[in-house]
Amino acid sequence: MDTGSGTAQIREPRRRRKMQRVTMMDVAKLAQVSPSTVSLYLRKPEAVSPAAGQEIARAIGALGYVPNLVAGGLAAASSRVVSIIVPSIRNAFFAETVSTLQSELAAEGLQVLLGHSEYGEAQEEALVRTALSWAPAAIVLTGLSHSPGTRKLLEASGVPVVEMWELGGEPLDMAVGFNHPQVGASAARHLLSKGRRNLAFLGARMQEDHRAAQRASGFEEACGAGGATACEVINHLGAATVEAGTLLLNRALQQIPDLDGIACSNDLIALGVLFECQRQGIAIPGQVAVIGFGDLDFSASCIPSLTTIRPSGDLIGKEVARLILSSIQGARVEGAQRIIDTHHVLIERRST
Amino acid sequence: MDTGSGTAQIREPRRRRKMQRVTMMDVAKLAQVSPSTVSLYLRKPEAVSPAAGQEIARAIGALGYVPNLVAGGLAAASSRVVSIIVPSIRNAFFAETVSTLQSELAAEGLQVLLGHSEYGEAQEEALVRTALSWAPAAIVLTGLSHSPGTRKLLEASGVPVVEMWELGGEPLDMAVGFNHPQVGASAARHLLSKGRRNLAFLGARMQEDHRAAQRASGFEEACGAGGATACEVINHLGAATVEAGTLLLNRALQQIPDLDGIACSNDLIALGVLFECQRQGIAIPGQVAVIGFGDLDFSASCIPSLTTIRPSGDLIGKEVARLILSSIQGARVEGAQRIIDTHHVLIERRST
DNA sequence: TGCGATTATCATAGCGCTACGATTTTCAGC
DNA sequence: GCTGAAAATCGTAGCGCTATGATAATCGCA
Repeated sequence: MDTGSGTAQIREPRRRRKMQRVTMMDVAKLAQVSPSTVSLYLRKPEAVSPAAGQEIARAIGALGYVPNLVAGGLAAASSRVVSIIVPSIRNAFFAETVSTLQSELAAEGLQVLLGHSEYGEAQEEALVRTALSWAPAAIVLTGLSHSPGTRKLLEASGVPVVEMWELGGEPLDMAVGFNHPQVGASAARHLLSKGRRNLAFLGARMQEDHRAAQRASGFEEACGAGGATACEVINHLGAATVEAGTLLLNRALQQIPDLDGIACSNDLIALGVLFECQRQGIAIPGQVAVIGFGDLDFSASCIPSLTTIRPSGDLIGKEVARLILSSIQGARVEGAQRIIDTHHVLIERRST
Repeated sequence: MDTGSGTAQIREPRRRRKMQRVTMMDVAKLAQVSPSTVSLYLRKPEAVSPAAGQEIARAIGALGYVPNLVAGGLAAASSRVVSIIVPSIRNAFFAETVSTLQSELAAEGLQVLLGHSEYGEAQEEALVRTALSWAPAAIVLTGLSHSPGTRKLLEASGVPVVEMWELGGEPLDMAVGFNHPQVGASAARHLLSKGRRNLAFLGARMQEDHRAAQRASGFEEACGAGGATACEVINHLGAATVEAGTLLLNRALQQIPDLDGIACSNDLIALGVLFECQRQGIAIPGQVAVIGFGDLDFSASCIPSLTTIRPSGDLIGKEVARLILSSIQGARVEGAQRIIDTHHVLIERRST
């Protein structure tokens, strides 16, 4: 009861809502040590005497203490969070990378903050802005193209940045990935080596998916250099799905009379092509050879099994994690070390 | 000047590393208002006079101020973070839910902290422990079964919890999903309605994937009730992949002589069955009817198109987001409102 | 036993922000 | 012009933890 009797106005100390029931202070009291020692024990157990350590461990267990990383992050001026921004987690490529990355980082006690840009630079900038608000230990972006605002924010922040899934330009800081035009070129050369001359590249959402567009242009260039008779790039405005593949095949058949080779920007599209060919009685690889990209789950098992290019999404995840960890604990990653090429692998199967 | 001449030892104020170049204080100074007003403006712009608001906005722009959510979270005793724990983001089901959830939450200024339990309760507990360290606004878990430690942690924390993708038990707090035994039963009844009597349920990783196991047992039960002649549940120890489907089909053919109906715990497995049947010249649905689960990307387009059960992963995401938002801003969600059934839909196509 | 060198522990000042309560300004209504 | 209520603004005490530098305890060796 705060009935201030009389004139003297005794100012009651301000009450603040407690967020944490058990604090480090409570642990320290129970373990009969100072809070500093508890903090030290939590961060470097070997720096605390075994006796004290045991006492602290016991106290933590007894109280059910859960450290408050928010407070820790504020005090230490850097949180144990890594922010990852991908175009879409629905895309199996990125799902694989994010999954691997998350596991690798979790093993080192780092959390993953996830965001989807939906292939939009403005969206990405907004996500980067919020991400920076968390003083993350590192930020992972997809691709090398970002809005000027994004670049400015990141440069000003001084946070380590890894750009993944694309190589070929100058990264903001570090980069892990591979060269997409080269992927397109590999696909074209493979088809040409099989004697195919009337080629098509079937892609989806290439107006937004910069990397798919790069694969297409690498394909076109290699077609020209390799003496293809026809080479069309056909784009589906919607997402890369099996259905998009069936639609794209039909457009390709219309546009290229003697179509005999198809490269797809995604194995899902290639699967759609396979199904549609089966429906129309087009022999694969007899009449048309098909090569995909992604080496997804079904690619080895479909009929015919799909020749494809594997981008190694999990390897990218591993390497990104490695760069992040070394740039957190160690010195800055410099020079050629900053850029890691995970390459691509062409896997030849029955469809070509 | 605080140069204490003579012996008096004036203690220099400790220097601390600055993490933030621009703070709210800097904005306040430039805008000629107090820090409180800036804070207020950032949280409720309408509570600040237009003049002051404009001045503050200008200052923020000029300085490139990025608020520090870590400090904010500490002061406000709750961070704008929602922690999501799924078994695996590689699984298309969860990828869809997480994607939708992330978008919905981002629109309200909430961040997503992601973790993978890999179907392990101990892993999940560790993730929950770290998640709680961030004083999240809410925690989203997959399924209803958790270790006692996880339950205790969550109950003690008082953080809103949503369990998703499973219904049928008592949730810790809130739940969004559907009943898996009913899914299995729907599949069985569908096959029985097509006159099939020698049935198999093909599942993967059911020793860990509790929900797939529930679908299997619902299937078995409905088989019994519906007068099936044979009904085998066959489990593949590895992940649910297309290849698992081919392996499982062969085991089913061995175990059930007159096999004429197959339900799969996942459309990827069903796709493998489709391919393997095609290889072996088994007519679908002529000889064997196949029903899947998931309604994945390819399910409508494959040959024959796949009858399947759609779990509505995006709807789950939307509903989870709704529950979280209302439990953050509003009162506690009570009673029947706490449990949302998103149901399942059987989509009949050519494979049955 | 004494003394410098380690090793273990401690006390305390913030990290940047928000909640709270207080204070100031504005503006009807008379 | 005065008054009271409403609106706008302000001052400041923490939130729980870590970094820092200082102090206390322990050890090796002459």
